[in-house]
Amino acid sequence: MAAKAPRAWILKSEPDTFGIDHLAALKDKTTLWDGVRNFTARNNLVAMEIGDRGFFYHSSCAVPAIVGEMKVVEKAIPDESAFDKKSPYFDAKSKREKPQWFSPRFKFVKKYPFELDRETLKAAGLGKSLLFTSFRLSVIPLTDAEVKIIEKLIAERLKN
DNA sequence: GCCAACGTTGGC
DNA sequence: GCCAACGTTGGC
Repeated sequence: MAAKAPRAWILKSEPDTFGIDHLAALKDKTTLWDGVRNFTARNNLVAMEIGDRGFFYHSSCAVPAIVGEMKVVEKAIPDESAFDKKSPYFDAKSKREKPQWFSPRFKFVKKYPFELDRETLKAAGLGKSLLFTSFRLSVIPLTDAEVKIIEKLIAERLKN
């Protein structure tokens, strides 16, 4: 059997706080995905492997949409912000000896010259995706079929 | 800004 | 270990 292909995820972030432009503007264009405080999302972050694709999704904004792509460049390490009393993400229950929260590192790949909004994603067949059925989940695994749908949308948009 | 959905906490 | 209360997310 061939090596397992990298998998793909959708990662939500608020563009006002940390959007894809923030990531692209960083010198090394990489970031630790920290501050996630939800167990399901955490488990997904921990499951990520180097090379996995991350679709960058802008949430809580005028047009929630997939706006670009990242890739995992480092597996999850303990989330330092949970140890920092001054951080809004501080969590007294996460100890250095026994961390609760983890962050993989992502690198910017590209920003699309278009946005794939919810209406577009749903119309293309992603209505059954966790993006819609578990709408509060901020780190969402994608099936191969779902990735194909997104890739097709991207190819179509690039042609026009 | 509203509020539904739903994950998490805490009392029992 | 149940479940009500609470807090947060995130679309609209």
